[in-house]
Amino acid sequence: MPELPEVEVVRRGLERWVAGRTVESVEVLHPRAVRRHPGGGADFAARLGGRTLGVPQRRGKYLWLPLEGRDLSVLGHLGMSGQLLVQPQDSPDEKHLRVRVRFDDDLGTELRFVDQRTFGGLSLHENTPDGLPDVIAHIARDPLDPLFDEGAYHLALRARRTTLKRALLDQSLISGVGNIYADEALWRARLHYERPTATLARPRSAELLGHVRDVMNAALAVGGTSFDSLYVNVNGESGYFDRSLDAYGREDEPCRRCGTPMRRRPWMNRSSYFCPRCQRPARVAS
DNA sequence: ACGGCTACCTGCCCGC
DNA sequence: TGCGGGCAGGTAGCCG
Repeated sequence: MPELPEVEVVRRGLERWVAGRTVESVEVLHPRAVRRHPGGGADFAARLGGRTLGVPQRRGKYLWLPLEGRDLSVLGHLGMSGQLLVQPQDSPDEKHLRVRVRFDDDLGTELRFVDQRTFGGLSLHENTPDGLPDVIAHIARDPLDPLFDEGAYHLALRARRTTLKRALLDQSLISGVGNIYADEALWRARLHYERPTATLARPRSAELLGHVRDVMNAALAVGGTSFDSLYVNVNGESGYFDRSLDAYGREDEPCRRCGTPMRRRPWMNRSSYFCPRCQRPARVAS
């Protein structure tokens, strides 16, 4: 399940292996993979052919490759199961190969978008004046972005009439946080997922944000070590998931702080994992 | 306007 | 063994 750290690992891999290369041809093998492209698969392939890819960018869980010399980008989202792979041209097609990009050079590799559940996809979009694909203008800066505005984030939390985890998953407030890192950051901050955002004083929101950054940087440190090979990793199985999670997936296992069995609660068609002792609901305001 | 809910999709895993 | 159902969940879009 790729969240920000996994997407950043992919971005680095793309920078290493495809930036600067010119597209020869594009093959769309599944229409759903380009459903966000306004013109459909044939148009996507036609417009990308012959273009040279610039340095890949990322905001939250979105990444995009600007096309050199034009205000146009290839936008990608991995969804739940998407992978961007740089593979030898002669290696067998993956079972869920959705898009293939061939290059006009003799490096012998091609870019492949592979996606089992087809929640992800690729598309072409005009850039806004600040170089962002127009369709993601509503996505907030992510917590690893140097220009992330912490003061504005705190004020937005105070203004919202919602709960903490919803706010963490709201990509228009802060981007890049998914279910896993939301639970991890809340556990680290000892905050209940249903605590009203408006009750959070500035030091507590700053602390929560610090934990979000810490858990993402820890995952990045682990996942970021494997991209320096031909295989542009990318399915999010960085290894971090198995070893370093304190909350996510740990139902009935002892809390690593206090030993109390962790709980799982159905929440918004998914699950929230938390320690019932460390992460108590806030006292009800009178 | 805004919060909140659900459809979209496939494979795995469990229970019967 | 096979099948059905639950579960995984990011995002857009819709509903109230």
